[in-house]
Amino acid sequence: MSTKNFPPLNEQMDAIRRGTIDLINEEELAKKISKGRPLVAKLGADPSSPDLHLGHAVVLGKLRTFQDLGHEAHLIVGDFTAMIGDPSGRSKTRPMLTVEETRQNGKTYIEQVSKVLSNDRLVVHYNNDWLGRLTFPDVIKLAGSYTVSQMLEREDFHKRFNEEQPISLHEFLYPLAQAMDSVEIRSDIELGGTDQKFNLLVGRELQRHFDQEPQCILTMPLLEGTDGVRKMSKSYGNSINFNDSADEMFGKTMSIPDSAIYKYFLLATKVKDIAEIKSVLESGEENPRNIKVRLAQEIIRQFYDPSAADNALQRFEQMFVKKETPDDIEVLLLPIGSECVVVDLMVETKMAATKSEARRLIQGGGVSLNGEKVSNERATLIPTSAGVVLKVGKRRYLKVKSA
RNA sequence: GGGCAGGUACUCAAGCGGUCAACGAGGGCAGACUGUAAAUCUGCUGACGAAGUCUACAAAGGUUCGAAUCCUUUCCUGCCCA
Repeated sequence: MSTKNFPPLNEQMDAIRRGTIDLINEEELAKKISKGRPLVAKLGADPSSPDLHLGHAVVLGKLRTFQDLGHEAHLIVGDFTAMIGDPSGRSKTRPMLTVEETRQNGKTYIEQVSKVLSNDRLVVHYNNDWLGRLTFPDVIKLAGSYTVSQMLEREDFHKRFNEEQPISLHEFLYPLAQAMDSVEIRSDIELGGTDQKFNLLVGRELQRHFDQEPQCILTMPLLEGTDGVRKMSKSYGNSINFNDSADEMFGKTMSIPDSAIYKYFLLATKVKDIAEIKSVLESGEENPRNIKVRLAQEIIRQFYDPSAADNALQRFEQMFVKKETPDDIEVLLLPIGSECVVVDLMVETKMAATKSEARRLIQGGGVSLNGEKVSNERATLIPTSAGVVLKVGKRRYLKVKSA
């Protein structure tokens, strides 16, 4: 077992180092690798938001690298810690979840993770298994291993403290709980986003505290969301999700600002010629749109088969460049001779949340019937056998046919 | 336990007795433009309606012709003192 063949040390180090922000520290890691046994590479999964997105793919991809090098990927589903809610980078206390909710989320999490990780050398843990067993005296002892000012070293806590924002006591426990995970699985290296640096370092401390060899830590840059500014997050509504359709992935990728293109290539794809892409972008000799098209396709290829990427491009061209009506619109059948008010129809079919919103859309010129702008809020629609195409905004279509 | 400062729409943040469905910014949506669902510019952003009406400014009461604005109590947050 331990005689397993690993790639040469420097090759491993290069692969591990690529794209990282912090790697603490390299000598320690080299030493661990040199022992010739598979490393325990740890990644914590936060099941409080069950939908994975491209931001997660950055660090998951790195974990995959460890698998490919012959090491073990240990995924810790934080079903216990999700009850606390990681305060990292937050300016507010997060809502706490119940165990049931987090278990459920954990399941869907694993399904999605398998799109990036290999099933070989993958170990999945649920940290409620050990953290849930701690007694109150255990917790007090644990809390005693760290001080308030150590906690306040962390930037986000520090900031909230200075800005007189609330910090709940349990939030201090989060880094310690995560650190306990490292102790429990005897982690050799823990991966995370840069926002996790503090938590990862606490793991190191705590392992020392328990007389274990401290883990190395590796952080990856955070990927900005499609707005190009805030970090990608479901709750900001700027994420490209694992479960998005190829078309959605395409469209969302096209909506990132041009300035974010390079970073997306670097972190969200595995393309080799990133240096070239960078120089092309900087020279401005190519319309950024075209580079973005390639990016979108590269991203889609990681989740769907290659033809999906081409199809998505085609549909995008049709819909937005040529402004044609797509051919596969949802059809709504209504009885012959029925006449319905457009505003009501929009609400019923969820094309608008409320009647007021529907009216606003009409006033703003965002609604059309068979290509003709609707100008009257009280416009009605009579379904025909050929179908009337109702368009709301740029990409919401509905065909209304008489039954 | 005492003192002080706060709680306003998705977020931040004005308003401090009528002209407030509530300035401004961000976000979101839409329109124009464009070889981009980039950038830029413009409009909209409580609900229902024809005008207009109703529900909203932590919660509950109260003062007033009239309250987000004043008073009382309650809940929540921060700071200082103990």
